[in-house]
Amino acid sequence: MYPSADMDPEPSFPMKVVSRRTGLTPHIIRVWERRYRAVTPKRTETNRRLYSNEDIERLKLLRQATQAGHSIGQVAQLSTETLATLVESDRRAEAAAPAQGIDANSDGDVGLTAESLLANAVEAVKQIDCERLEATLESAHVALSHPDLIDRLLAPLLVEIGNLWQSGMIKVAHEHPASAVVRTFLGNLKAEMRVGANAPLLVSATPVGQRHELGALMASVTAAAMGWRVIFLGPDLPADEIAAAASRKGARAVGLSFVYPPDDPRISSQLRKLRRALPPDISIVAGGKGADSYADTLDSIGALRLTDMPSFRRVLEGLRNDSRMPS
Amino acid sequence: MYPSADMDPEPSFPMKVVSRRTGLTPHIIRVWERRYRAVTPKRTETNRRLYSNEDIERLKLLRQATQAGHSIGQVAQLSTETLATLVESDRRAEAAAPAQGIDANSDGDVGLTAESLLANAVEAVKQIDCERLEATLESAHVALSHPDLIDRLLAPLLVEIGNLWQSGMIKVAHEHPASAVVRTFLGNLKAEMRVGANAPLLVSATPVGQRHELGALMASVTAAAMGWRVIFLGPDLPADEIAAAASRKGARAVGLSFVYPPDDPRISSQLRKLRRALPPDISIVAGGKGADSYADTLDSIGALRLTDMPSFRRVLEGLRNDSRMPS
DNA sequence: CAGACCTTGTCAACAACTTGTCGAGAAAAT
DNA sequence: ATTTTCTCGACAAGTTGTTGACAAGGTCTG
Repeated sequence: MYPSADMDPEPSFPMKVVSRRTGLTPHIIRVWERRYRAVTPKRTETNRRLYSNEDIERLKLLRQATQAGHSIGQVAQLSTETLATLVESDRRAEAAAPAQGIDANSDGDVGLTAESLLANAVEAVKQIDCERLEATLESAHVALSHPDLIDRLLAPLLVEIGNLWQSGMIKVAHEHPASAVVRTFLGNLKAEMRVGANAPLLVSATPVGQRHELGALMASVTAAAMGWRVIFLGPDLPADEIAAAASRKGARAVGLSFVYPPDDPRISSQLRKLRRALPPDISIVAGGKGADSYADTLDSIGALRLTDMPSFRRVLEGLRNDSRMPS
Repeated sequence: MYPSADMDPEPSFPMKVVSRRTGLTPHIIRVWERRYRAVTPKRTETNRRLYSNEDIERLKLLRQATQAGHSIGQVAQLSTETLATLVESDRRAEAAAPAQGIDANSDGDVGLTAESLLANAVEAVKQIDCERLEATLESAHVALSHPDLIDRLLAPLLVEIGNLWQSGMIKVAHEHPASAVVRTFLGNLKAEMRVGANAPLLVSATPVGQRHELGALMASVTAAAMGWRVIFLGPDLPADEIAAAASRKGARAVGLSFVYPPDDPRISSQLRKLRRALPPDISIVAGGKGADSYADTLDSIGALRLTDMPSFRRVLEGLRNDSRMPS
């Protein structure tokens, strides 16, 4: 679907960016190229490597495949498409033992836009039809790219559920099972990408009073997809515990999600306490629909405040190499 | 583009992965191959074994068969289909004759008894080591039978976490991520078993104030394993919503889980309201550590009160066929 | 019943292969 | 001037393979 070679100069990236985006060290990337021809990037006139988006995607897949236990030598030569299905089927096999061979749709992007999937999911929520919701998410998982899955299906779905609930269209009995399904789905998504022990660590949680955990979980998944190690502490956590976990585990950043309520008086002091208790080289990142309500305090403690997932991704990229410990 | 040797994404796995997925040591796997040709994996040019998904499935079956008491020499040569039916019938026989002299905890698997797995899991919780906890649960999933997995690992684990928390040995920052992992794991377990649309339906939830959902989820999984359809409504739900969901969906029973707090004054009226709002042919089943505290009310509304998982299974068995309340 | 088999899981030893990591020196970029 | 990137070579740790042996338990035979 690309307007091949028109005004669009196929973007290409230098090693540093590729390393960040894939979560692989430059060394690994070169070695994989040298030994297995995992990718064959273009070069500048001066012999620098220039990677395309496809190369990066491929490297990400290779990373996931190796994390899943395949030896790099075995998978390095597979086509990108094959790799994708391999990683996908791995995930399935890992999560649940049986149910193989079906696979079914090898194509059929038709009717599987983010919008239609979203509509379908919302309908399933209204019906309390968990299986349908599961099935919808599952097909979305294969049909949509990872960022799209988060940004254009899951996040809007949760927002929509919130709206429906506030307007009284659905009750808690609709919302809870839906959350349960989304919860499991996100948990799998997160487990799907294992990363090396040397990756930077994000500790993700929700402050006291904030009982909606799904936003923080989505952030966790996003970070994991970008090659971060993530510890998801869960919802409704006091500042000192977040701080303790983060420093003990050597986190590079703490992620906080705010949804509801937007006016909890405890948050302000909690945030200040968190900043005090945390080593200064650990950044605090805040997001979620309710984050704006606490903007003043967040700014005053120097937290990074984000309004959408793309900017969250950018921030993660930036944080990745900052404050690297000289080991 | 890339040398896609095969359009067929037939995945193949090295020894390490096979060992992890089957729960067998590499030694065993090789010996079974050498002595009985249990499987004949492909090889790389350098003579490494490469196992297909079918091989892995077969090895799993072999392991289950040997654990059920068959000698490996007897079953190693059977076709995979035969093996599957064999294992299946074994399982059925075992389920029909529960708690017999077999006992002596299913031996085998050094280091993979329910006890050692439990210890391992508890340690992982203390360390906030989510990946270790995941790995432990995963190996438990292959090593333990389904009831054992629930009754002897997950349930004790949650109880133990509760105890540790009450005694101050661990904080919420330990407990929450652990719950998240268990939560995802249970969600998968539940999704693993789909049953026909004609199966009896259990609506499972937690009453107002009861925010621990994991007990209810375990019950859901157990019911699903016994062939029930299950709608897991989630925690902290008002009676009228539970009733609405249950009657609308045509449930045969409503499952309630009580953990904490044990003295919520709202529960009593909630329960009575639930019983009133529910058609009389829908049974109410209550369980969990905190259920005893509400014994009076529960008994007064004719709810079945359970203290352990085995009796829950028996009750489910009884409810499956007759929807009439005997009491 | 004892002793001679099987059966089966486990180990050790050693070689070969795989794979991540490092460093040195040079060229290019900032 | 400093940082980034490149190539090439080398190393170490971990995995896997084969062979052969051994112990514990069950089975068969005299």
